[in-house]
Amino acid sequence: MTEEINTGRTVGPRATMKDVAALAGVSLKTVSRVVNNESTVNAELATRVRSAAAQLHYQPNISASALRRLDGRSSTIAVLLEDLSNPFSATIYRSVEEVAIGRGVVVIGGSFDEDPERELTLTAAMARHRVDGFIIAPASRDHGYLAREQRAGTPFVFVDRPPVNMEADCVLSDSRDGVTRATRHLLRSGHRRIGFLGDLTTIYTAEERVAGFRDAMREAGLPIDPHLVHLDLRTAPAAEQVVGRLLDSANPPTAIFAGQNLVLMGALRAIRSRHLQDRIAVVGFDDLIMADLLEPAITVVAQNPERIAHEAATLLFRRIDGDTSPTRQIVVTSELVIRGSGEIPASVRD
Amino acid sequence: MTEEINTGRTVGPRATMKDVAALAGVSLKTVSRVVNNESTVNAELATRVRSAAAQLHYQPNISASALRRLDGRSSTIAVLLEDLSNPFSATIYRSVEEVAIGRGVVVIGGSFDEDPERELTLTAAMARHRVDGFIIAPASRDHGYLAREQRAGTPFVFVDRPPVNMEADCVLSDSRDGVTRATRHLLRSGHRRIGFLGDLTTIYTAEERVAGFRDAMREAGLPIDPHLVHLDLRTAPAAEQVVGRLLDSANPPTAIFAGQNLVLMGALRAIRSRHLQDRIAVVGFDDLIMADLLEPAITVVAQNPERIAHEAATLLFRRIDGDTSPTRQIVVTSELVIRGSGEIPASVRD
DNA sequence: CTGAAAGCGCTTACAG
DNA sequence: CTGAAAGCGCTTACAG
Repeated sequence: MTEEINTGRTVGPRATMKDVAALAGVSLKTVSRVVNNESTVNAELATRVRSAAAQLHYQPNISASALRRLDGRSSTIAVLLEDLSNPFSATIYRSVEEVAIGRGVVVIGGSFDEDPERELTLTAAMARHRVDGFIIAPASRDHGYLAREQRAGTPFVFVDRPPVNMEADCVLSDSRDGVTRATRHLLRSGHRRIGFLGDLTTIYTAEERVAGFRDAMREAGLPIDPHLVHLDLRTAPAAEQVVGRLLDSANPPTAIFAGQNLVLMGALRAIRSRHLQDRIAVVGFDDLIMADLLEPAITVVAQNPERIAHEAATLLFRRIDGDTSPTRQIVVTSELVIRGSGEIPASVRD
Repeated sequence: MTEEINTGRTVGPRATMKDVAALAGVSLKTVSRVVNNESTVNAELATRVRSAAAQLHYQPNISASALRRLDGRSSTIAVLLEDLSNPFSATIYRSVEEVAIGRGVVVIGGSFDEDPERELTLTAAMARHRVDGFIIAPASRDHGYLAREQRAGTPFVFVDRPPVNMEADCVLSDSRDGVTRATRHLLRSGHRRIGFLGDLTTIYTAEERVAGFRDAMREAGLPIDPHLVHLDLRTAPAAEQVVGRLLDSANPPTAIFAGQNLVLMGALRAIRSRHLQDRIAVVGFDDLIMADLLEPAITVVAQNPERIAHEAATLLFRRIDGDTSPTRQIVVTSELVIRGSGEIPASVRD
């Protein structure tokens, strides 16, 4: 717009409502009315105000208005997830952003990294910022401490993990059922020795996933060899080592269920390095880019983070708008995406 | 903490400094001093204030304090990138979060989706929220309109793309040079017909990448067959179609450089479906998870988003702290990660 | 060291 | 329809 070169060092004033009022020759209150599209301001006055505002590049101060406003809305929500750099969290954040932007609301993000201390730090920071609501995938297993913030009028929607010691809306994946279905799928191909690799047992969804596995085995009347179940795996190298040992053992599994992305990567590396990729069936939890380009392509239980986020955001804004109906729990179904790795029959190895 | 079940519907009051003062039996100002660790408040008074604050679960209202504060700091920064659900943007966001959290600053994110209109909308929203600074990967190609906000005292750090018609700090990857090095690498393996696939030419980095390709070809004294250069590709299907045509043509390329992740995926699909994965060399731009698990594993030019983010955040907070030194441009080097797909020699096909 | 008054940028509650 | 005064929760600027 302007042709002049700006060094960024001249600190200019920021126009306030008062400045706009002075330039338009009206009262502060009239400017406020125009800015907020309130009542019917005289058309000519409104035009004068609008052109003064434009001329001064006036931007209302949202937090100043929130301060006095009865509803106290900051036009800000918090989206606090496990790790905004992982695809699942990032997709949820982005999908919430889409809903929020449509309402002129801005999204503050945060990552807990499975650390309950960090959860306390971040939720407190958000409270100091007076966010209008929370979408949260908690790291802690007791959320009673959030009830106070909730009682102060800030709604919470839990995603991926349900609230404990607190009543709040919640949007979950059917992880347990998803894993049960995937395990049945492996069983149908004749697998009896299935290795299960799970994430930290402190994580709700990790527990659900192993429970889903156990459900399917029990349902089939099959015993679970405890040597084949490995939990508390977080990293690819850890999983690679565990799977390596399993494959090298006297009685190896014929299939592997990897309860998480990084663990899946480790498992695949162990399998590849032993050239067993066409002999050991593999199913992963959570879809990943390029899964279809591997050989064999990877069969996964895919969650639907866009859908989870959309439901959560919709619920949250409904609460922000004053909905006081009983809390709801929404379950978003996951899908078994068949690509090849999960369809390798047990007999190939036997 | 509390054993009572909270229905989330009782709206309780939120304690203010005034409440804390009343409970502690001191003045508002004394509470303010204690909360802000100002001067030396009498130890006994300070203790009384702190316990009153704890008892009331007092959380200071950050925006109210910012309103009156001379520096007007909202303890909020904006991180506006291409798309927070893609790994590059998500990693930058997350790494900025790490620096910000250490300063008690909270991060508002936003995605432009290469839409200049959306850039205007989001930057204006951030201005209304009076963020303390911006980290921005702009979609537009003229940033003069931001100079006003900058002049009002809000620092900007550009990432991935340099400011135009505005002077501001900037952290870039050496995309052009990175692609030149990758192209030389292909040339060394005897490739002469290299297909280049680029993203939208409106994107600065897309331009840089094709320029880097041309640099290397020129340097080698080789002509560029215009049939082998395809720009404005954004999606995997589009790239798959283009690469399919190239491969099926009378004089196909012996190598492909894919200027972006999705385009790489499309290229790989076209190559796979023709069983040419061991005959056509492929190099991608931007690393991706699982790249090492493909066969052959994918050679890429890897950027360093963590480093970019860390430099940007450090610069930004320095500006927020009042640094008025000349603007800086930092270039973060990218790395050619050799994994196999880029080392297939031209002779295999010939 | 402590506190009463004024004011940040806005909206509310009330007059005219 | 328009505006002057008060007040949101806090910090500043100033007294004591």
